[in-house]
Amino acid sequence: MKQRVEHFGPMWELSHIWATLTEEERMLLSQQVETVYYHKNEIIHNDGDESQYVWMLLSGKVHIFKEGIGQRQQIIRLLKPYDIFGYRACTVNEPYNSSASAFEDCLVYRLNRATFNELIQSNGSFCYQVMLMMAKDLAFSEIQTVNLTQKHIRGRLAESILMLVKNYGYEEDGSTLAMLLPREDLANMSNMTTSNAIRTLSQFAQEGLVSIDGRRIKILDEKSLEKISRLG
Amino acid sequence: MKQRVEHFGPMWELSHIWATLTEEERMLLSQQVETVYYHKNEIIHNDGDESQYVWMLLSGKVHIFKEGIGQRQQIIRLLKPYDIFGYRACTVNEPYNSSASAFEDCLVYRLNRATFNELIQSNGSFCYQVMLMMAKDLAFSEIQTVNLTQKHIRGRLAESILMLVKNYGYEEDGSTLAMLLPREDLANMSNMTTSNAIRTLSQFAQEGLVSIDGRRIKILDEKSLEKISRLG
DNA sequence: AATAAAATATGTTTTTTAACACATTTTTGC
DNA sequence: GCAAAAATGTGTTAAAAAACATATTTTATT
Repeated sequence: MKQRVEHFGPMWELSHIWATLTEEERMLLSQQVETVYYHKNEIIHNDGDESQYVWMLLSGKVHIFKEGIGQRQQIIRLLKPYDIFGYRACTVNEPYNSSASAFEDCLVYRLNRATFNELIQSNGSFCYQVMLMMAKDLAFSEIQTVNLTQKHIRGRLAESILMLVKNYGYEEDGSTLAMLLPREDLANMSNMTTSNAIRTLSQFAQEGLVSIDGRRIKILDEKSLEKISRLG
Repeated sequence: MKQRVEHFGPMWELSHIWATLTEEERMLLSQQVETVYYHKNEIIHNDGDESQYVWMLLSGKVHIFKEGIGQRQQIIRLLKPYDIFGYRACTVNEPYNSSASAFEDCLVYRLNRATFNELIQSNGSFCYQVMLMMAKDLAFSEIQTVNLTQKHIRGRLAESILMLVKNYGYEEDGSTLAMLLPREDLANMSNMTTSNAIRTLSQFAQEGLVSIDGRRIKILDEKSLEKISRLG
């Protein structure tokens, strides 16, 4: 298959985080950034690996997950183009504390840790932007902890579906989720077994909240899903 | 009861975070910091409150928690003197996303949000320190999510006990936990009901892993507790 | 297009955890 | 120090979720 060559502008035009950099710093960035291609299902970094790069996703989808007990994995974050990842470990020069894998074929910009840290430490405004991004991630993580521990299966699944809507939006029809996720991944987002994700999604379909056609999920009653998500 | 008056030095001598401030900024800090006393069980801030202050704990103990479904609460973080809290919400000028309550009578320094943000934005090194602190909290939160969702009851309780040891250490005897926590709080840390915390702790005592005398917990076999925590 | 492999659907059983009940002990507030 | 309130201990029942089993459908590979 012929690979589509897409052109992407410089990093600082793609995410406001980098907009704080000076002309000189942008020069350095341009020199250091590499464009890398990852195939579907390829691991980008592993939990425990020495942190070497900060990535910005250009095209495709990536998910960040942690391996838990007995190869059960928890999906921590879902990424879409122009999201930045791997940056937390780089700021503290620690190993990554989660894994990232390409859910689809992906194109990314990657920047080595040394340059990233140089920018953070030399440019206060850039450091501030990185800190704000981290503050968002931290709030999300704490909310997620409570959601995943206290809501019941139906609430957790509804929550995940709504999160997918928020993150990836709909197809042109305005109701089909623009993300075709295997049930196993839905389970790994929602802290449940695959068979419970399958069963519960089928129930949602029977109740007319969604309609399913393989991995294609059409949201029919968002209000009710929100209610289920809210009430546990 | 007469209240013990303790003397505490300036903030920048008590946590390295503030050590990056210039002489001038320290002056500002001195002018703006207030010393506040909270009684046992007093709420310091509530989830959803407009963020007004950043706090540094001077004496006593504080816990940070989130209210979940049906008044079940999840303890997110336990604080000891010189820990800083409430800072995440202040950096993003958002409401607090968790609550803080004084577990014992507490003395704190508190700094208004405006001054805190002024310092962050004017001093890159200070911003960097705050970012590093946030990176630690984020790593902890993500690990915690997986621990609380995937480990079984015994694993979660063992984990919490070890966390208490790490945070508060032992009494002079070198084995009694220097934190007398009601079973309910142990449950709220470990994502379980109070009766399961009581029951499971009793089991640990029967197995000789700990000995219990009311709220006084003596750790007898840390190695085994670690094993239980690790294996789920 | 055919075949193998993987994913989905659905029913059943087992395990885990919460919920409830109640006696006993400890702590708290006057 | 005393009474009331709260916390602890223990047994029992109910609910939730995982584990297991197996058929069917979909997807991937040749």
